[in-house]
Amino acid sequence: MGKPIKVVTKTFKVIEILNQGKGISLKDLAQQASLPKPTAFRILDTLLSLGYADQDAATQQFRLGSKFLTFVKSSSAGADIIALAKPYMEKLGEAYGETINLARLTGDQIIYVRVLESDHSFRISDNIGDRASVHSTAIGKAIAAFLPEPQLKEILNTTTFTSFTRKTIIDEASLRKHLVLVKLQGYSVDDEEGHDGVLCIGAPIFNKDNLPFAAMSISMPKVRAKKKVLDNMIRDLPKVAVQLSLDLGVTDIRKCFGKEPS
Amino acid sequence: MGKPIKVVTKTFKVIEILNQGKGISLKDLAQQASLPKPTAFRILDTLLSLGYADQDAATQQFRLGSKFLTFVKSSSAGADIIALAKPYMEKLGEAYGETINLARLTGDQIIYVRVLESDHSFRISDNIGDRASVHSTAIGKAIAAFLPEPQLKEILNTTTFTSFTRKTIIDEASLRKHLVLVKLQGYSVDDEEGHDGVLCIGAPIFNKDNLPFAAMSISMPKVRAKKKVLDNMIRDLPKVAVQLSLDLGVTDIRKCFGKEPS
DNA sequence: TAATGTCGTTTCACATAGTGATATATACGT
DNA sequence: ACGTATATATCACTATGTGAAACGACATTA
Repeated sequence: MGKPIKVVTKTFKVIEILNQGKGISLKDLAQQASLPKPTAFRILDTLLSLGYADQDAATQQFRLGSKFLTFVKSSSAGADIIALAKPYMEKLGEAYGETINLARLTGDQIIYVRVLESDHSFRISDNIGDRASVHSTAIGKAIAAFLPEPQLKEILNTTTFTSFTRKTIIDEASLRKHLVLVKLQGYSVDDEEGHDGVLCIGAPIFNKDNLPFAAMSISMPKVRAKKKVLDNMIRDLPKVAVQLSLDLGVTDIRKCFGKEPS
Repeated sequence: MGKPIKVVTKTFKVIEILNQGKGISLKDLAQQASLPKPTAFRILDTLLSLGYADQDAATQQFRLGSKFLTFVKSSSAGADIIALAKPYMEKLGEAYGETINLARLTGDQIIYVRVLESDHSFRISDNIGDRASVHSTAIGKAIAAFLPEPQLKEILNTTTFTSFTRKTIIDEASLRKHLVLVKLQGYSVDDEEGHDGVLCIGAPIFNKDNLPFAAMSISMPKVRAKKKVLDNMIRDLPKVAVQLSLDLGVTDIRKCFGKEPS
């Protein structure tokens, strides 16, 4: 790989900082990005002129431009999977009346790309674009369990095992042990590990290279998670995920669940 | 405004081309971007190294990286409005059982940022991230009607009045005439102008500068759009939109609907 | 109101960093 | 094996981005 273009790298650093919050001053931004003020300013100015950043008229603060919304679709198979998953998600939603989530792995994070909300007034619901960590979600664990070792290692190295509840898995060793179980089962369970009172089951979705890159999950208040219902979900959800993987171009699903992807 | 950084401008041109489709070869991309191949390559190479582009191992084609999903939230008040709108959308959804849309104006396009689907099996539904044009949607017309003349002009200049149905407004003069009516009413109606058999009503949402930047709409099959129901919607929807504008920091709502924003 | 501080923004001489015609590598088809 | 399509690599040239310093606008204080 050749040398990356420096300005572009800097530009994305700026964009990532803009993405952290609602607004930031030039001074703070330059500082966080470790860039001289004029350099940061020129980058912002360019983004402004392209519509990828906005400047608040009153406070003069800078923020990401709404033009970034343009990229929601088509982000690398994003469009595909969302469209293909829709009917399955609706079927699951109708069958169980709980919230169905679809999320992708991006770097070391889980990003929700589609959420079908339950119509219960007492329900669990994340929003599209929300981010979550791998170690505390059914989705994350479903994906992680089937990742090739090098990539898993990379993710776990950058993961901070934040504790959200008393049941959150907070060290790598326990997580790895847990992932072995997930791999055996073919689905993952998050039993109040992300939020108290919330139970979630997840199943991995594979791309045509037999690699897990997304997952689907059903989340519900634990009080509604009766054994019988759960058993049915554990039967249906992985089935749906497999079907979706096949739709996405997986030819031999056994390779996905096997020990090592070819 | 100073001179924009050229590489950055080129980079976003490349990104926008990548965003158009599922995958593209270096050759085609360089051609579409009017860039020499090595230049295009270096830009792609940089995006690759940053994770903002992917290259298909088999076909060698390039596409946008999923890392762009990271920017879905926090795109300029995007997060705010979505969170604030949620309860209102749910209330409308419960009240009428039809699909409720929330969309923003970005450039000359409408981008859906949240969709709450009706539970009718016969329903209208766009997806989050979908784009639509101003002239053919209730959302677009609701926003356009309250835009200051210079911005409206700019949008209409770049608009191609694509005809979707026999009722689509296909020239600027008719649209402007129509917008006067919308401004008077305070809400917009799309009567089979985007899709045959689909009726939609929309109301504008203003930001703290009293400018319309988003809108909410209710869409339904025309067969279900009975006069009585419509009358209720036309009463409720603008009320909700006004409330949302106030939540977003508008202090004097009359200024928004007045002749010229101060 | 003058003095001081703190921003965002502009300037400009300098050299680094990006350019792109050309060359090479690699894959595939015949 | 040859031709032809790619995607990559090279490298001399100079256009382009750099950042210290200066500027202007506004706010805060004396």
